Amino acid sequence: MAEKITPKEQNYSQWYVDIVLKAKLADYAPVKGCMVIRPRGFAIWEMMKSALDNMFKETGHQNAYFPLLIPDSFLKKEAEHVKGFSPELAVVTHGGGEKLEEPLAIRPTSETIIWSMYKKWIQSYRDLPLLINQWANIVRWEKRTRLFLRTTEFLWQEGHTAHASEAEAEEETLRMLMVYKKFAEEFMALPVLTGMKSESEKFAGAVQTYTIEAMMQDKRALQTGTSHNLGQNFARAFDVTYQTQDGNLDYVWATSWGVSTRLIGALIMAHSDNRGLVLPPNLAPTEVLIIPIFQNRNKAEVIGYTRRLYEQLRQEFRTEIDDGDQNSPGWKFSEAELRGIPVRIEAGPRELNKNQAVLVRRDTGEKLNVPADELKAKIKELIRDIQNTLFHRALTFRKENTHQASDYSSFKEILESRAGFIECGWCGSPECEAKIKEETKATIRVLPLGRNGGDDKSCIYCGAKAKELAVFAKAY
RNA sequence: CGGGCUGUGGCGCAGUGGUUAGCGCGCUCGGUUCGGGACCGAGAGGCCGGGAGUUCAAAUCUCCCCAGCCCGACCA
Repeated sequence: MAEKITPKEQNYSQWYVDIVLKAKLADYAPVKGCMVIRPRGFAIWEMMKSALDNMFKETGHQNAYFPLLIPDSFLKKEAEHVKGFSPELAVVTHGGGEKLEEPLAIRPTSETIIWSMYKKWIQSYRDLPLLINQWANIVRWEKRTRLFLRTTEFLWQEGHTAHASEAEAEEETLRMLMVYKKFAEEFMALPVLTGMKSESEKFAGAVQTYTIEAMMQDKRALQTGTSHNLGQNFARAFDVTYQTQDGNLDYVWATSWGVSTRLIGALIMAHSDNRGLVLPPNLAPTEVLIIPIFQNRNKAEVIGYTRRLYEQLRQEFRTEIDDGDQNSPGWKFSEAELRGIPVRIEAGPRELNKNQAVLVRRDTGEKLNVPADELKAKIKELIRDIQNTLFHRALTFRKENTHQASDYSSFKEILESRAGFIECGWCGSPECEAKIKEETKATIRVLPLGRNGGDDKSCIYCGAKAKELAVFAKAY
């Protein structure tokens, strides 16, 4: 009724915006390009944050916090870095009513301020590795913004590590890439491709950027996380050297890696439907919602019954009960679906009499009658199954929409008629990559891990022997 | 930065020169309801994005400005 969501078949962007606004995940802020993350959206972020934070700590990282304001000159110290970020900087020029001697940039990423500190903290190989993560907000003055996917200010996590060798840095870069992949697949139920970015797509200041790349329901690609091997670029820019075990002096090797509130956008676009949000149970702030169905004459008994279920279930699941009499059951069902709650329990006089409950799963809409004493076990099973189903549904979708192309005309034909991911050979030249982008809007999303060498393919554009196997797609 | 669209109660909209600006949803109060977004009754809430102009008269016409969204180029 009042909360109609535009069907995604009709207008995918509008569908996405409708879900974000109507499920009350976020709202537009007074400042252009900024959004308010509302409690329901923030709860998802907190779920993500705690899962990731555990994984970071398990891999030996510690949290710290660095300042929001960075001296403008710091950002200019690494040549590629400044080129990449200066167009989107927000800069503070006044403080306390006076013009500042040196403008202060609001961090677009923290490599520079962190490496200025690492210079003080690292002298010896004994100080390494230094493994630090921070949870922070970032400002990037983007021309075009979109709720969660690209906002002027966003929340993220950025890991910044320092190592004694190139090999160790590379190992760390890949370790964190795999942490991201595991998180995407096991928590978000989102299958991702892992691999390298091409030269033109990599992070400003990195030697190598690795990415996890996912397919959304409109078949476009979304970069969901990146892990960078920074080589010695920042150590040189900030003059961070250490004494090696054999007494020599060397620059420190670095990595950085991050994921942001964009993940929430990915989550929405990967699983949701025309009824609203669909959340994987592992990230659902509420896993189970109980909706009592009562009439005036049996209200007390039904509510009593469902409250007993609630007390039982809340010990094991993130459970909520909606027993207000302001809204009809139908309204509550729709609301539960809009919010993406994985398992809904309906219980009225019928269930009360039979000591049962109706379980409804959000992903398929399937309804099950379950005896009260089997409820916990059944929900546990359902939750596992929903998590699984969402993952496999997304995986199947990606597979069905991943195509092979061996010549440029079929490449273009696939993009126009079917869209999705295209696997093909690439000679490695930025010129071919740029031409393809110009002519088709498709970019290299990823050079998949373990597939380097391009097998025995030839470049999709110029026909020369392929150096790489590349996955092309239109991206967000 | 280019193109398009839109600014009118909290939200979505109608109103293309003429008393007192409407409708739906939401909100408040009372009552009846409640197995897929219930219903009845009574209310509250708006200097129509801002400025200037045209006119006897402007939400409505003209000009300027501002803001937002969508689509492109750039980006997590």
